[in-house]
Amino acid sequence: MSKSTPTDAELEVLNVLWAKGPSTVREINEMLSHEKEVGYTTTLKIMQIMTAKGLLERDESSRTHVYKPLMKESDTQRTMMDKLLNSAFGGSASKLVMQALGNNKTTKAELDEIRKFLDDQLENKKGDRE
Amino acid sequence: MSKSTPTDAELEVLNVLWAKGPSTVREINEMLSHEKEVGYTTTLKIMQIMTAKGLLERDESSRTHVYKPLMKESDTQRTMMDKLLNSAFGGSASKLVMQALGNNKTTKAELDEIRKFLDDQLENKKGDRE
DNA sequence: CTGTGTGTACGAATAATTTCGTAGTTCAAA
DNA sequence: TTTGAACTACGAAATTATTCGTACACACAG
Repeated sequence: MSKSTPTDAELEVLNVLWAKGPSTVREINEMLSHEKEVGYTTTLKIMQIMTAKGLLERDESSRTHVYKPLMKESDTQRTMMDKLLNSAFGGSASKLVMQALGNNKTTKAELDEIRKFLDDQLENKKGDRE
Repeated sequence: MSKSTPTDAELEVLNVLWAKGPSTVREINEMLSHEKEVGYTTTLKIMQIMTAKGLLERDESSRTHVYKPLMKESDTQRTMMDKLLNSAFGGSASKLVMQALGNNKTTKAELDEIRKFLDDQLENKKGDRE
């Protein structure tokens, strides 16, 4: 069973929900409006569809419904990563990582953080097969 | 001017072209057939559209046209990476990298390779601002 | 010459996504 | 109580992507 990735419009909604926590359609639409023009009913429809798909859950106890995501941000990130990994990088995580860090303007702080993370990974690898 | 990312079907075609070099529709379709069922004219149409979009170039000098990609694999990878980075990781390359390496079964060899790469990156960072 | 195999062109059906108008409900202020 | 603002529901248009059937061109074997 492989997970499905949210569409672009859905991801925009999820990003707001992950950042702000459970929100109403109006709140989401308000945030999205900062980035681009988008009608209220457009956002509403997207969120209704997401609820039907099982991406969101909504609390209907008050007249103004409150939505919250059903998937963790990190799980969604992983799913999307895996898709990119397999569709564009032939499954090679190292190629992907180097592409991500390559000509990008990653800060030294970030690079240090990654190296620390990498050392941990290598540490955990000791005693493993392969 | 921001670059456009190929669709899923287009990416499948590009993957074959990058691996095999300039090819005919039949050759591409043959390769794609190994993975999934796909009609010849479907592949043809996709490649015609890609040519119209400027993703492919074709040599019509022989009756059987020969197609080749107009974008480098690495450029396309970067473009797709950037899109994922901005749409799902808030632009944080380190989050993305750690997600990629996290619970994934990356081999020790790969991790070593990445660390080497990382050290180079840090080396080049010396004397830079930030 | 004629049929068969291999090609391309093109239109159209289908599907998925995104966008938004309209209708109807509810609540509360005037 | 009437009115208007804020909501939800729903249908449908617009867009993009995917898939494939059909038509027609060309080459070459028989």
